[in-house]
Amino acid sequence: MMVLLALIRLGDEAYGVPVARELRAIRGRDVALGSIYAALERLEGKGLVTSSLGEPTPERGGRARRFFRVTKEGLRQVQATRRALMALWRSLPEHEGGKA
Amino acid sequence: MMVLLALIRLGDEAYGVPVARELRAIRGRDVALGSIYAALERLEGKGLVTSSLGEPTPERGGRARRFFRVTKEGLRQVQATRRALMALWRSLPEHEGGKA
DNA sequence: GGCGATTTATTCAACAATGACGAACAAATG
DNA sequence: CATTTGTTCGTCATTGTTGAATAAATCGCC
Repeated sequence: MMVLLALIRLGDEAYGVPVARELRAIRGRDVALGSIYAALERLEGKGLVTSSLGEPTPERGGRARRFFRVTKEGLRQVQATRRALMALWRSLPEHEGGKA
Repeated sequence: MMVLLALIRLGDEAYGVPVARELRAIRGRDVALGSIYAALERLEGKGLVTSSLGEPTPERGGRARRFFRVTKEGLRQVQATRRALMALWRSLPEHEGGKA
């Protein structure tokens, strides 16, 4: 779920490394790159994302990147899950911010 | 995640069967009771929920129920995940006809 | 200008955790 | 003792997670 959302956010800069960075930032804890690629692999297998190899960039270590894009079906499923979660946490005693 | 949210929603009527019903309703597909109990078991192992055995009810087949309650830590984690997801799908190209 | 060190990026192999199910078991009432 | 409500068990598939291996590019430098 979060990987799919990260891909959407990243748009056409969506490849392994930035996805990891994105998740690390938002979840506040580290995530190995291997995890990301494994997830992407499986998502592609299910047809929720597609991938295409880009061209190398003229930077030190700038080898070719594999870009990912969420498919129509992928977006559909993200939205379905989003709706389900929304419905469930409507009654959540949220905004715990200052108190506990 | 969804099991935790269902427990919160159900309040003091939170035991296996209603949780399954809740999820079935919101996700639109069936879920085996065994799955629910397995999840509850694991959540309790992690200290995210506690359980207590209730008294039998005077109905046909009204055997004792095992009630579950989300712990402080459980609530904390639910909210953390909620925040992370919220942050991620801020840029989601949704809102296209809320007709579902 | 060639060659190894360095950097960015992806792939691989393995294992732990979670999701899911059907069947077995338990305890109540009729 | 048949039926009903509820929980537990055994098992397998899927997903999460990691560390190490591999790949492909540039840089320094002689």
